[in-house]
Amino acid sequence: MTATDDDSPPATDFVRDRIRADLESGKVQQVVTRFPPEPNGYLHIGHAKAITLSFSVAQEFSGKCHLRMDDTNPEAEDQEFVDAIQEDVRWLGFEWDALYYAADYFDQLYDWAEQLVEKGKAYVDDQDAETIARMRGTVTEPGTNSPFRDRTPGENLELLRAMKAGKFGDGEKVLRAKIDMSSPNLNLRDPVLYRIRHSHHQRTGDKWCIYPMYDWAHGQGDSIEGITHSLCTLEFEHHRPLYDWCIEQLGIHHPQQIEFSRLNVEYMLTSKRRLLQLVEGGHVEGWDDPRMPTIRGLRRRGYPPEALVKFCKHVGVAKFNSTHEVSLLDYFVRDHLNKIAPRRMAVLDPIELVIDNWPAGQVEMVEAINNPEDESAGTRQIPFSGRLYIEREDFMEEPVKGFFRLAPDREVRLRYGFFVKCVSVDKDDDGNVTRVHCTYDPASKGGNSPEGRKVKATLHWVSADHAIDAEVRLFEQLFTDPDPAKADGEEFLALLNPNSKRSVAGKLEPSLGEFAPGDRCQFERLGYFTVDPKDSTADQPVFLRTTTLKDPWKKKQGGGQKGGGKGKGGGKGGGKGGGKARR
RNA sequence: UGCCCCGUGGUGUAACGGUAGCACAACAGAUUCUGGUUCUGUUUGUCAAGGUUCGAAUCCUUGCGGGGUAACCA
Repeated sequence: MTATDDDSPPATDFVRDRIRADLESGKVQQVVTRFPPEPNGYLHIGHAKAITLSFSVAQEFSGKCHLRMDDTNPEAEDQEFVDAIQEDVRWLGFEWDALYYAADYFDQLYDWAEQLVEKGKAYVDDQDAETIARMRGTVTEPGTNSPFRDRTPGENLELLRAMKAGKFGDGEKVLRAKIDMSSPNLNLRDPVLYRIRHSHHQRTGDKWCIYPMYDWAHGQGDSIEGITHSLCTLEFEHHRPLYDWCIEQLGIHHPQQIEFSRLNVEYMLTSKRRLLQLVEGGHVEGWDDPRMPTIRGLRRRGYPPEALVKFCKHVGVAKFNSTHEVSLLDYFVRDHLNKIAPRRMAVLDPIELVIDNWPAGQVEMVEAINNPEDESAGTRQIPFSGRLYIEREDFMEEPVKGFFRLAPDREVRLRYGFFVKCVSVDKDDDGNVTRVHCTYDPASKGGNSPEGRKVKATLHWVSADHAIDAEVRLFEQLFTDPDPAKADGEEFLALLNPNSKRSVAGKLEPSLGEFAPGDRCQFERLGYFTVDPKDSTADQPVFLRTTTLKDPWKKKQGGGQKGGGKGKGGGKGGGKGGGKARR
């Protein structure tokens, strides 16, 4: 159950088709799904897709969805992550019908293991890990049987109990399923079911010194919970025969495992290991760095959960291994923010604009619309004076073709303020423009055009004496290559974008001082921003750019949207031809 | 190299033997006090070759291409 708005297209895919068929045939009465993360790391955008799928499928078919911590490996897992996972799932807007832990099934799982041994379908192996791996054979050569494979059920039972009782050291023995050492599916070559680990489990304490492997725990966990459709990613496809085998041996409720392709997004990494390397290597500032594809990173960056969920629904479910363009994610983020984000004005690269004919010392309040997409957002008052800041790139002493902002002798509108006309410029010794002088037309107050006079551009601005100062952080993609995952080992670090983060001293309109951490808004013409919940202080707000606005002008100029980190890198034109994302 | 899965415009995703559609992107235009939004229009596709069929993206065969897989991880 959840409360995410749902105006996405009626989803049809092979997973839902299958579920619908199972419902119609009567094989299943009520759909039960689950999201089973291992609490050994933070969730990322790839998990968001899996979460959205399992939870929304349950919603659509009036079923249930469980959250289950897959905590069968005490050495990797931590309470910190079980808390973080719940927080992230809830932030996305989903609420589980039940929270379970694989560790709570350890007793049952063990009983079933004894059952398997008694049936002669499992045995205790004394070989070490290396030997077992070697004896497993290769993809082209069959494995060979362990010399311990033919122990009697009685002997195995005794050994298993001794394992459980702590009579052996770590790695001395394992329990293995007795299936087929020559199976073309390596997972069926007598997979390990239990290993000895004398370590403390965050949930069961020191009760156990043997822990079940994924293959012995997952399917049975699904079965215990009455899961009907167990949705997982493609790499578990080869495990399905084993999943089915375990359940059939036990004769218990048989959930249907269905695999789908995981989410890939250009420029993003979704490998826990590599994300960890970024954090530990200090390449980012932590798991919640706004450039990270983690849920926490995206949240801090200001991405609305609604946009993420819509994106996840829109990308669809298939078995084809695909990579999505970031522009699709951006689209949903902008689409949502456009409707809800209040508009404000801020100048990020200020140049002074002086109005020569402005009455000395006068300040006029002008009225600005808070959100043209939402009338109920109302209006606000902004101080206007004779000394302002405008964006440096909004002035060109020698305008190029197509540039229709401010230039000598040219008139533009200052949004909600007045029409101003550039009459002269001040320059420093190097010839750089340091100040723009204008005259204004008092009849244009509010930005309304006197007697229908047209101007080609409207600029944002702030009053120099009233502006508040704030640090504003602008981001580009973390990597310079759309497919950083293709690099081997640590090579992906060489693909890190040195310009992925930039900090500027912004001049903001006064009302922005009232924004609280986590608040979002649009800086007109610049993009969507949020107040950093982490680095902002009461008197020193830090604004983070969530994403830019579409900017056809900038694109025409440079071939890419600088600050937003859209572009394909060079933007030279050759950028597109060569590589297909699909390889 | 065995086995498994998958190939539909630039990127994704529908079409379930009967007109290849949708979204994003791109391009062009209209509107606009954000070069935003909105609106209109345009370009681009069934991996290849055979076969079955009145008819194939869909079924079959082969080839080619991509992904996964040989942890006491999940």
